[in-house]
Amino acid sequence: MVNYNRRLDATFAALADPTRRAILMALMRGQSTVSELARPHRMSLPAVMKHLGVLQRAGLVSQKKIGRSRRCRLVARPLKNAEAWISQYRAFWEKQFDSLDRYLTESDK
Amino acid sequence: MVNYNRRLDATFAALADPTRRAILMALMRGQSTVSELARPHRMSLPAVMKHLGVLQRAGLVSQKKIGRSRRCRLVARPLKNAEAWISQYRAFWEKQFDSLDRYLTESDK
DNA sequence: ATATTAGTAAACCGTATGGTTAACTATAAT
DNA sequence: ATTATAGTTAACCATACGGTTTACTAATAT
Repeated sequence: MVNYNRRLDATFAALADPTRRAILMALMRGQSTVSELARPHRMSLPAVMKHLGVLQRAGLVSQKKIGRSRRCRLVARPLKNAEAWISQYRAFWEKQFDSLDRYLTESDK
Repeated sequence: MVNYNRRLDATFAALADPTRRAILMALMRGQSTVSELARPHRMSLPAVMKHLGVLQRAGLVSQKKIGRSRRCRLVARPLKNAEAWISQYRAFWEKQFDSLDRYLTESDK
């Protein structure tokens, strides 16, 4: 019954952390190295590296070692898939924003 | 720097589990009770209840007790917010699907 | 009144998550 | 050759997650 989609699991799990979302935001403004990505965060470098590992395993970040530093870039494809999954519900949330349904929702309380 | 958004955390975390996504799918087809939702899943009722608790705390499901059973319904608003967050990257993934960028991505390997 | 059904609560378990510090490797700069 | 920089690895810790079983309450049906 459950339609296993590990990739979607990994994508949503990766997005569930504010540090990781901030890293993706930073990467949207261009490629970065690990320490550039770490700088704004009040946590150790290894902690940031773990977040990068999660993002990489989710396929949201690709890395290439260049000399002693490491260039990270955003890979947006999994985001497209996540958005496609959520969009299945668009008709639903649009419906739920009309006043009749707001009334029905209130009746839950 | 990190823009804390606990609601988004909770939404994405809730979506990161296949059982919970299946429950939302079931609820898209209409309201259900706890045991109706549990039936297709090969796990105990308390396990399903925990998933429902996660969905409820994320604001994705509302419940109303009716007699001895409990009616669950989908609340789509958090999905709209999640989709809005992801959509920030749409320009990015559309850009990344043209062939030049596919070439650049390959150069990561 | 009793038995069944629907749901809840509590205790427990193994594993994952999100962080730390300390020690290390590899490259670059002086 | 030495030092500094960029990143990595390992060990550890507390808490959360996803499941279990067992025992319970509350409502309904007979």
